[in-house]
Amino acid sequence: MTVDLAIFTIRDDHLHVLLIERGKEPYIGRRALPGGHIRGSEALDGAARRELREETGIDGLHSHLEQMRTYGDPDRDPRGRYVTVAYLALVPDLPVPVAGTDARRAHWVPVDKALADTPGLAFDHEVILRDALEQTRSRLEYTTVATAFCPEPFTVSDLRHVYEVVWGVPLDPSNFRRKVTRAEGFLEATGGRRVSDTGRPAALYRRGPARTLIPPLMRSAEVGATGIEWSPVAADA
Amino acid sequence: MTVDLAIFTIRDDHLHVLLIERGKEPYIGRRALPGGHIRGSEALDGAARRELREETGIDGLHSHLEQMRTYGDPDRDPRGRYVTVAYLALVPDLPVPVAGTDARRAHWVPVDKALADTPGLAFDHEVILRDALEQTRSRLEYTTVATAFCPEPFTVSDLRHVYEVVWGVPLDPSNFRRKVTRAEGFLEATGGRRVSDTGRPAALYRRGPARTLIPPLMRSAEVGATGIEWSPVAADA
DNA sequence: CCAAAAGTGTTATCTTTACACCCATGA
DNA sequence: TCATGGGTGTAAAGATAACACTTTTGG
Repeated sequence: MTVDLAIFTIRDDHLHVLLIERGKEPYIGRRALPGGHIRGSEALDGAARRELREETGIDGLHSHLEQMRTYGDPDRDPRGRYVTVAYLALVPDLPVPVAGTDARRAHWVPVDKALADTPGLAFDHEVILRDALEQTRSRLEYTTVATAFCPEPFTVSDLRHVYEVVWGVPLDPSNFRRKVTRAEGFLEATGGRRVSDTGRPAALYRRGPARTLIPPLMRSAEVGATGIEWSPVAADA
Repeated sequence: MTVDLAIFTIRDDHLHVLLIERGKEPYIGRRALPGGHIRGSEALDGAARRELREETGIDGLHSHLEQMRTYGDPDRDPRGRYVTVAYLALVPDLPVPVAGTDARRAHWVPVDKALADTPGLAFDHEVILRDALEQTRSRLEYTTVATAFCPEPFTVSDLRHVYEVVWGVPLDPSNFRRKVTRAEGFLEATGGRRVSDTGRPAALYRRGPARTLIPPLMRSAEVGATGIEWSPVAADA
């Protein structure tokens, strides 16, 4: 039994995922999601939190970590029967060295590139990554987790930028602002302002206590949206 | 590694869950969710489907089966380290003998009762059941799975009854009808009608191809709604 | 002053809600 | 005929989307 993590961040206007390069067989040299074995007396969440810390140096605070789905096809690992519990993590783009405690080389890779490059990811990690991506897009609609991408304090524009990058669509600044500032418990004004090279200084906020976003912020039926986050078990297979 | 199933159906205006009575230690005599070990070369979904068939005689067709969440606290089973992948199943209230192939006695128990009775359920099954209940309520908002509770063909009132029972709120018949009939791919008219003792005969429908429900059908901020389906990992624990 | 981003206001359009009202059947 | 649930219509209220407009900074 293992845990695997899809750790997302936003850098340079693109969603990135943290991938390691495998140093041994199987799939030597291929990219893979970071992960590892669950220790004897460790809870699943604990193992995921440990891996997150090892790979990024980020603790649970100021990041979002959530169990996503478990993958256990008998042939998903050529070494034998491995079941993995996949976790989704959203972290701010910190200037933290990504090397971690572990010798493996970890890289931030644009998600589009990770899914398009050949050879693909090791094991069934491409499937896991696709599921994690869709879950992230969906979470932004109904929850306040987008703030996990923003180092505090952040501006409404910072937050809008997160939505635009993850969903891949431009959003109207005025209407976005109204939505998020009116949603109870989403944002808390710090009173501070951030000046930038150009334009009026923006008010600064920190995360509010709300976890669910009411009303939800829907990505309007964009082209190519699968709309399927959950997967029912096929009747026949 | 095991799978456990929260199998829901609707009987007598109440949501019921299928529970077995444990015949051996630990938790002998206590009620538990049906489940069992995953066999050597079996996929997780396959094991869940097999358990569903063994317990209810229902195959994948005409029911909904979906992976929910994995539970793996080191102390969740006094016998040692057991990790269980919990599945959610929604089935119509069939007159099928529930005994199944297995000697264990299975009963349909009202969910409220299952959560309130003392002693409670074995293991961490109460937590699993609560999560499954919330997931079911949430699924009805955004997906078309409510139809899995209805034997085909069914009427709009049958479907509305599902929503009212699962959410525990009355819904306006006119507005409900408009919503579900206008949602693309939710219902397909069979052309038939069902006469009842009283009232005008109702048009009959079967499930349409859509899996997601656009626009969603929201339970309007009902009292006591947790609003939390997903659970982020606590930062400290 | 100008450019640029922050933030507010306004209006047309669509959606939701509540409820009046008609329809079709059995008794 | 009445009672009962099925089904349609409608108007008030609310939410959304598009965009004009004002504000505040740096250059």
